[in-house]
Amino acid sequence: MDQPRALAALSALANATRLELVRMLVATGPAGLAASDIAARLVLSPSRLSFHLAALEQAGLVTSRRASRNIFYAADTRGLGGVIGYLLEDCCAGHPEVCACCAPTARVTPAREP
Amino acid sequence: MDQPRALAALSALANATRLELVRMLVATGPAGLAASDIAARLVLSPSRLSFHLAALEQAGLVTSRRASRNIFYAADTRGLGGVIGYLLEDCCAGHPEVCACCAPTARVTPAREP
DNA sequence: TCAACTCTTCAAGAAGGATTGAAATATTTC
DNA sequence: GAAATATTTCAATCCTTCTTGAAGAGTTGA
Repeated sequence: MDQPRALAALSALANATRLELVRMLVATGPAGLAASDIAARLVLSPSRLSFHLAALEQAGLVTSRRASRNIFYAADTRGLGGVIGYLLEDCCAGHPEVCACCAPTARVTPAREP
Repeated sequence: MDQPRALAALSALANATRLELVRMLVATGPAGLAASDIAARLVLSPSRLSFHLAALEQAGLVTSRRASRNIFYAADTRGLGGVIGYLLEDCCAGHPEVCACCAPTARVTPAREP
């Protein structure tokens, strides 16, 4: 996770609709949800939902797959873990007490992608 | 950490200048840096630096204290830990593998403020 | 193939954030 | 008190993002 990607992910998360989308998809798990189900739950117009899902997918935070008529969206655990790792990497650099609240025994330098 | 605060923190972090500011201040530690030193290091105009530091302080990510003529800024470890905890809370809800990359042995539900 | 369903794309307008330079405020030193 | 230093505030401009509604494209079943 480099700075441009972290910035893209943070920008995508810095929106109430998309933050709710990510939370819903993470809670749902790898199976994901059909766009129509998401639209019904969050009361979003199709175009608005598509716009925000595309932003999240572009940022590497969700993945999509078509199944028949429906397109299912799921949280991208690699992207989510990456941006969290980038934040923890910054936070813990020389000052592990910063992130002690949420990761008391985490290693200081998080894993990087290959 | 509630949703509006997390959103404010993520919005503040979703900017290249502010992300660099936070990284610099976290690496510097509790002593912080004078605004003039930060401006010199990142080559920022005084008004631009002040604008971004105010945004970070408003979002609860940095703190400031005056010392003589200088105003020193330091990373707010509570705010940083809070937003990371909010992200991990969402990420780990029922799916601890999501944040395993950065906090392999962290507890699933992070601490909340009193 | 036609019709229904599902989702995306497009264009236009509205709203919020970033940068710049000048002016104002606060603090210390002479 | 006056000058110098350090930082903030303000207004104007530009740029990006968000929302909305209509139109387009892919998929399935009759």
